[in-house]
Amino acid sequence: MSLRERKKEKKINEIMNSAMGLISKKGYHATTMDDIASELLMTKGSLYYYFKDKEDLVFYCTKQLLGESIQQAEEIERLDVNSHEKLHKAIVVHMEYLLTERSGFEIGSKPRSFFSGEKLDHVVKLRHDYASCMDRMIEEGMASGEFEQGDVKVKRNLLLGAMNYSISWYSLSGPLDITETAHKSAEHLMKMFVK
Amino acid sequence: MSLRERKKEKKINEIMNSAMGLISKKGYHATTMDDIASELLMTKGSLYYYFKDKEDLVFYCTKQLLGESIQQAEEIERLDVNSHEKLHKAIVVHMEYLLTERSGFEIGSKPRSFFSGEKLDHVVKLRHDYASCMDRMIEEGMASGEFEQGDVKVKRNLLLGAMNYSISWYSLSGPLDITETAHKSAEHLMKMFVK
Amino acid sequence: MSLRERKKEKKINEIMNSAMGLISKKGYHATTMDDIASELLMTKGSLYYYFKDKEDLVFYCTKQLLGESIQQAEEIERLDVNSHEKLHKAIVVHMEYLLTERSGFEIGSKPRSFFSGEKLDHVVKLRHDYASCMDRMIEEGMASGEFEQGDVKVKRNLLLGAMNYSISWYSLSGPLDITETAHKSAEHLMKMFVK
Amino acid sequence: MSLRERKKEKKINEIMNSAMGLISKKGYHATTMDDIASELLMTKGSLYYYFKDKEDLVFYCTKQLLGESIQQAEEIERLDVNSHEKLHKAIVVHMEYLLTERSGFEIGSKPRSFFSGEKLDHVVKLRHDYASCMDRMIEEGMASGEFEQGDVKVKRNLLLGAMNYSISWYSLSGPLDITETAHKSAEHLMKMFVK
DNA sequence: GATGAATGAGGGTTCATTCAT
DNA sequence: CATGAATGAACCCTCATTCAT
Repeated sequence: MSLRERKKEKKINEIMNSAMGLISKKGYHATTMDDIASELLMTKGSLYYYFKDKEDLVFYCTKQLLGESIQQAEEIERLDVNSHEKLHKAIVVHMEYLLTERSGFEIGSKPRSFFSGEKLDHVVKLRHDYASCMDRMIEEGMASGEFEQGDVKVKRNLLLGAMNYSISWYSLSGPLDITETAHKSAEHLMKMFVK
Repeated sequence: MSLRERKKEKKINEIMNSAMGLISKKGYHATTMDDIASELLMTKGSLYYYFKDKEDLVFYCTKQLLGESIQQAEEIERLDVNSHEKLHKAIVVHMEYLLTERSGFEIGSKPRSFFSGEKLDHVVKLRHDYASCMDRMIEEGMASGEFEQGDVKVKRNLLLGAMNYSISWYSLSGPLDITETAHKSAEHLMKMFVK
Repeated sequence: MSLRERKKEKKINEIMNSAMGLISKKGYHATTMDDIASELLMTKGSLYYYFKDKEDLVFYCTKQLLGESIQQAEEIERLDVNSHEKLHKAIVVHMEYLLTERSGFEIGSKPRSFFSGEKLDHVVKLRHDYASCMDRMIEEGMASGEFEQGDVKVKRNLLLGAMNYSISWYSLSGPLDITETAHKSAEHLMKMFVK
Repeated sequence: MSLRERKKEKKINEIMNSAMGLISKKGYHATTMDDIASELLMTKGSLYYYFKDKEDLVFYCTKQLLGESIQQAEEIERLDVNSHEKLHKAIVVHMEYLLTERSGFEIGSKPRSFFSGEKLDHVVKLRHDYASCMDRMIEEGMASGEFEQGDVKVKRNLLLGAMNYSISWYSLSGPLDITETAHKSAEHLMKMFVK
């Protein structure tokens, strides 16, 4: 990759980080292209050199976010440990990622409000992939007898909800740091699964 | 109450229901006053006869939602049953209410983005009241030895997140009806608390 | 006139007074039909029983205001005193009327912004009548040798401007009452005319 | 200053001139942002690139208007001539400025209806500064014996009213041009002051 | 590549006006 | 007659988007 391309790539990442931060803090509609640009000392217009439009920018953010989450989850899935440890680790990693990046946003949970056409399909697929990976871990645990039987989808959704909401209540100024919060939460949540 | 007043009251409720439904589906900013009005075959302007502005309308929605939730929870708190049954019932009722009204929305969880001044204070207080009621039930269970010890706030927040997210994934066309979903979820979630 | 008609007449006058007071205080556009009505403990809708529309209401206010001013001025014109006394008295009466009723408003000076068609013609005519009466008093003084010669129209306009502006600066809480203000002003202004 | 900046400055001035012209003709509320923009063949939205909102635009208009008036008046105050000549010149300059710019408007006289907070304070201060300068000239004349004694504030207000009203009656198609009108008026008005 | 400037669609809000009851 | 309710046009303002320089 040429120097120029690397510079562009870097810029793109900066923009996406700015966007994700702002959107997760203020919400999609309350975040303007101006907000995103001025955080980077750019002008609104420049963003359009890197992204076709706002939907595009947000799509790539969502894609990256979900993509990394999936990758992390799948790596964990492949670990040679029991289901309990896998799911526990998946929860910890998910929450640490969420709280560190401060970037789990509404977009993921209501894709139909933000995307259409191919982009919507893509996001839906990624969400599905992530959910499937979670489901497989849960099913594995049930099959091996580690976890109690039960409706996998319901359990997985309760789990996702519990984890994702943390971005709304976790406070840097609170008594727990991110790692502690993630681990405490994981321990509590795992009790939903074990026998 | 006169006929006129009852009609007005009814209209107000219709507007609030329309608003809550749309906002919980599309989000606050994506829901326009036009959307809300046209769902009721009214014109935008008419809404302003009943509510001072959009913030006002949403405030009363939030207030009613949280108010009723608190009332339900406090009634449950006063029941003469053990902590397990109380919390279980609270979860079921919360989820049934949420899924029936289709009205648990972002507003409750990020009041600072939507309200200011007295309205903000009021909503924050209501949220606090609801959380406190939950906390008391959890603490009671811990004190009586029914529940495992643990960080009450973290547990309560995980619980709230898990419950509230249901509005995003529950589907009327799915295999479970609302009551079943609520009960299943309650059983799963209660495992976080019991020894 | 029947009782009913007298009642109606009275109501009409109340409405006009309310309208004039508010408009002179807040301006035409900033005064809403609601403002006018609620000052009289009526509802907006009722006003339309008495006046076709806002323009109509304001037209009758203007007409009455200018009509009374003209009548007063013409009575003074007919007095059997010298021109100095006449003009002096005209100024005093004009200002007292203005400051008492608090009702000299923008409408009079920019009729073209508020009226059209016959109403505009009528108001323009009334304004002209009032100006003419002033002009005649001034001309009479010039003819009799009491007043210095000079451009009558310019003098009359300066005079009107000076008088009408008083509504902006006169304060009930100031050191002078209305009568004193009117007399002081008249004395100062008369110096523009005398030799 | 770069070309860009000069162009922007120019545009800002064009907008302010358009605004002042329309507002002095039709009044603040009757002048829409659309009116102002379309006179300059721009779209409404563009105005907001230059001014935060309507209040802001009008504030800067008022500020410039009053600011220049004060500067002119203070320069005249510093001239080494007698009070009569000073006040006479001040009147001429004020009226010429007013009639040339077509921009003396209601705003100045009822700032409380249009501004709030710091903007209001600023406008009130400017009005006070201008009035004070006038007052000093009048007092100087009284002290030197050129002018008759009398209530300075009342005289100044009558003077301001007479001058400012000219924008309502002066007509380019009339027999007098602006300079003639200003001079004639000044001569008439000065008679209020001299012994 | 970046920026300043312009645009236009659309959202929230106000208000004169109408009308059934 | 009066009122509550509804309407719709018009206004202020925002913001994603475009484009010449």
